[in-house]
Amino acid sequence: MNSNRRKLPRKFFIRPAKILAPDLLGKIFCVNTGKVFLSGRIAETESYPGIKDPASHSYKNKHTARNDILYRPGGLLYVYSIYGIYFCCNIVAGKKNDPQAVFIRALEPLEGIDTMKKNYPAAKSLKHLANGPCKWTKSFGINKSFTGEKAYGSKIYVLDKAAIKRKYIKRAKRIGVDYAGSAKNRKLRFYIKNNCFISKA
DNA sequence: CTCACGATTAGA
DNA sequence: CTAATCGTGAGA
Repeated sequence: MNSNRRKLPRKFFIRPAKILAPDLLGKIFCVNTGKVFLSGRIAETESYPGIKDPASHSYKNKHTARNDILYRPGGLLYVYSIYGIYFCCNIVAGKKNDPQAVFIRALEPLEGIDTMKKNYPAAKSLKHLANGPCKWTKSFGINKSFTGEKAYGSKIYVLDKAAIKRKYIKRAKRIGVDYAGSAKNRKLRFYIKNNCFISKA
């Protein structure tokens, strides 16, 4: 089997979010519902390292019905709704009871583009289908019911690809976490340099 | 029960 | 720049 066809195993996700986030760049995120197959190259991620990070939903070990999935071992999806109209999708990172996550902010659409356009008809062009956290979830049909779904299963999985070289990975501050005090300045956002499918600078 | 607000986006 | 729009969590 070609290594480029290899699904990342659960073990891949059982690592700290700040390591997993850059390692996910360039990998292929896939959704296979049986009816449709959608895929995209991960272009931009952020890490939410958990209990010590004011920007994380699990800051100070906050544990509620919504974020319960974060307390399970890595490799599961954590999808939550925001502003009443959008969905944000994370992959749980780290071990059990270490509530970390990697937020997927942008993808480069690869396969199933017709379906994506159907899911998100307002997108102005190809790159607008997936260049933002709540845009790509819309194109891919990801919603809250995907919470708890395995990211190494048959419906959702991530295909391995050669690691992106360090010099092609850009680090930056996370977006939309201005409420997080000094943690807002931590460079926990990662994206592929010169990639035009990332969300706004 | 009430109420304030968000890991965003589209549109003026 | 602001409105949209409701799940969520905190507090009474």
